[in-house]
Amino acid sequence: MESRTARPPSGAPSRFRRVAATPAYRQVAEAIEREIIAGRIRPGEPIGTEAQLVSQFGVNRSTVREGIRLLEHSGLVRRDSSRRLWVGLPHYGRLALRMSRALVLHEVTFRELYEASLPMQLATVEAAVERATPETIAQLEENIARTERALGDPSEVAKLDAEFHGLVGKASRNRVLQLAREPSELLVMPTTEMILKRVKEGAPRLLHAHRMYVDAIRRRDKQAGRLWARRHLEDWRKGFERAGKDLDQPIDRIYLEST
Amino acid sequence: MESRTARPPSGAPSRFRRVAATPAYRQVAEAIEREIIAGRIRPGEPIGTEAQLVSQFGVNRSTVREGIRLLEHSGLVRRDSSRRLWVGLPHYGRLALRMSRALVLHEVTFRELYEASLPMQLATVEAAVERATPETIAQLEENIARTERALGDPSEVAKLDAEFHGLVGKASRNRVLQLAREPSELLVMPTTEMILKRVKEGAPRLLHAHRMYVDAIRRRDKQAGRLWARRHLEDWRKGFERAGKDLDQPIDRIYLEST
DNA sequence: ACCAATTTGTCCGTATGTATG
DNA sequence: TCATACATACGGACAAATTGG
Repeated sequence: MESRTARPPSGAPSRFRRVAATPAYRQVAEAIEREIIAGRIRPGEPIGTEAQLVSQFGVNRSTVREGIRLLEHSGLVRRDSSRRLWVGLPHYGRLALRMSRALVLHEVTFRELYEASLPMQLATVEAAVERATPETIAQLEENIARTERALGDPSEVAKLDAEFHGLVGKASRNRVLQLAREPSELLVMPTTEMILKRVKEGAPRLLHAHRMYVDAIRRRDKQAGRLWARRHLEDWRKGFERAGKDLDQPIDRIYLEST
Repeated sequence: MESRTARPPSGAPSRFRRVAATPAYRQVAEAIEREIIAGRIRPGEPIGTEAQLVSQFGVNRSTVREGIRLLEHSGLVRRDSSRRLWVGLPHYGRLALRMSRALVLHEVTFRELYEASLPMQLATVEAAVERATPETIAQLEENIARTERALGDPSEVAKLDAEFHGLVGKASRNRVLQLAREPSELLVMPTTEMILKRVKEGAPRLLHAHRMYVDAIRRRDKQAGRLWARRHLEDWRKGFERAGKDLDQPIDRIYLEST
């Protein structure tokens, strides 16, 4: 790589802005990224071995590796069992996790979380009512059955609640909506567990809301779907306040340590 | 780092599940990440030099560097002008860009984009109506003034449109909502430019909608805000179809090459 | 404004374990 | 089974940039 910065002679007036020297490892990453984004290399195709990249870019192995790591981290490049390099499809889950972490670090409040979740849940359930297939409805019912059996176990119910909303998201068949909703869901889930531990009637109410949810989806009743999505989330908020918490507090970062 | 995999002797019955060997560079990254997520190192604090990390983790410098790169990539660690390492706050913009790229690679359709954008726009404008300050209203008006002067220049109007919605997002004072909305916005923007180039009445209609938007915000009129947000986005959809495009097509990846 | 110490960016070479044919 | 290719990790090195006298 030819580019390094050149410092202007100390005495001379600074006539030029300093050249933005992109480090070699970043040039490597960006070059490969461009090929993928532009679609010239497609997901599932091989990138080549490290040695090949070394000779193509004319840099050292260490430099190539630093660049590759960036792409692996964002999911654009994957390694299979043999550690060979392939173009990958970044998976939502990882991105959503990172977003939720960013939200926690920025100390967003539970009120922001609640306010943003409501419209996204409503939109999701509407789409799910429109497009749910028998298979996903069956999965939802199976989730409800498991929730019934787990009613006494708050953390299990919270996990099943998250799974439930994931299934509704899948039923919505709208990936943009899913990706927008998922980070919030990741933050709501641990709070749900806390609420269920402190508010006894929480779990049965949650189960009932889920039942009505699925019923609305099965009957393709958008209004009922919206109604129960709203009630379900309102229950969450009420339970939150009943548990003695303040909506305007930042989300505790403790909730993310587990992941 | 002590952990490597150990292959069981070929003849022996496989009594144990294979150990998941986390590579050293990843262990380094995860260790530092945990400290930051848990809040034991706070944004703005120094991480230490590479040499220090080498001695603390007991690994080679190349290994440390590969690990650090991951954290730099996700924004958890920053380097200042002197390239020293600091804890950083991941900025939304980068995350949003990654998400929009992921959406394009997954070939989501314009219909998904439209359907997801609507409720988020509505929620955003509602919150903005509630909480906009005189300063952000002034910025919105200034944006409108610039849009008036740029009416003949589609790409400039599209840019100002994106800025406008960014300002509305800021006015909403809900960062969860903003982060959820931004990836979609990044995908809508280039499409807006395409539409404005092909549909002549697009720019004046856009400007008018913005005017009514701000008027609603100034009058704290939630209903009007929702109405014009809906019309504005519907204009986008109609313009899209008027331009001869199909809503059910995947988003062209061409739109992301520029970034 | 100069100098010395630190630190980063990059490179070279090597040893070892693993996967593939 | 064995040989080969390859990724992981290590140690050492040097030039350029930055820092702090």
